[in-house]
Amino acid sequence: MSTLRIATWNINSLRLRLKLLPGLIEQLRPDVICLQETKVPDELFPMAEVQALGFAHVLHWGMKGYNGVAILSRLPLRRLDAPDWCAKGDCRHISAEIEGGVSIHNFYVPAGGDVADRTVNEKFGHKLDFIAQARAHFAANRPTRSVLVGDLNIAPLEHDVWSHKQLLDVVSHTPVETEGLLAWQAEGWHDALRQFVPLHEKLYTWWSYRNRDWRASNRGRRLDHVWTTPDLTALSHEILVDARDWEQTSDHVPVCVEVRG
DNA sequence: ATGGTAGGTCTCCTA
Repeated sequence: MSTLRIATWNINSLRLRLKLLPGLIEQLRPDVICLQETKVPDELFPMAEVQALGFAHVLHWGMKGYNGVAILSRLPLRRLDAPDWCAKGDCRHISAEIEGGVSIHNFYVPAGGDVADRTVNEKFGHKLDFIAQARAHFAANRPTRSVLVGDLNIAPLEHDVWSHKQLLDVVSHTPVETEGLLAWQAEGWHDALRQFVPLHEKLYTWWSYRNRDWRASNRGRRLDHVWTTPDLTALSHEILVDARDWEQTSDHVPVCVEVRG
């Protein structure tokens, strides 16, 4: 029985924010870091720089301009097969088994565009199809000894957003999305962060760039998640809110959970 | 009610 500290961060360009990773590592002391929106093609991945931070074992799947996911680990990794969600070849999911037998799924779910209506916004349809396929996948492949993390781009619970009422028709908090996400979660997963933070307490991991003073307005949403299977025990959690004030930072903040594997 | 910012990149797309 050992413990594993797993961090997740939508870094919104790995190359631009490489210099912020030492701060994350110092504060969260992760064994594994899952990144989303790396925005770097595989052939340009900054492998030497990442390994110099103490993470010798790295898996990445990136493309030009958009998306991109990576897993950085102090422990050896074995890459696991992942479906081609919606047959788009998008770099939105990467999966690995960590030495010791815990599996990691790192997801970047489509944001879904601005209009919450799939008949006029195909990006919203893509998002709904993606979460439906993810649900079906885990229903058919029930996870064990696994942790699912990432930017799921949905804030499922009332206090995962600054105003439940005002966001009910805003993409990320519409009923069709939140119900879809909770149905996916119900296929074998527990919401690790909400095991630590009561349902009536506000909990955010993202604040828009479009606020002059994100902390004063505090119009946040919980878009980033850590789920665990019931055969693992989540021991603690940390939301690195201060990272939102780092120089030239992401609009998401890092989240870390320690599990007993 | 509106617009606000950021990153990557053949100038607008995505978030």
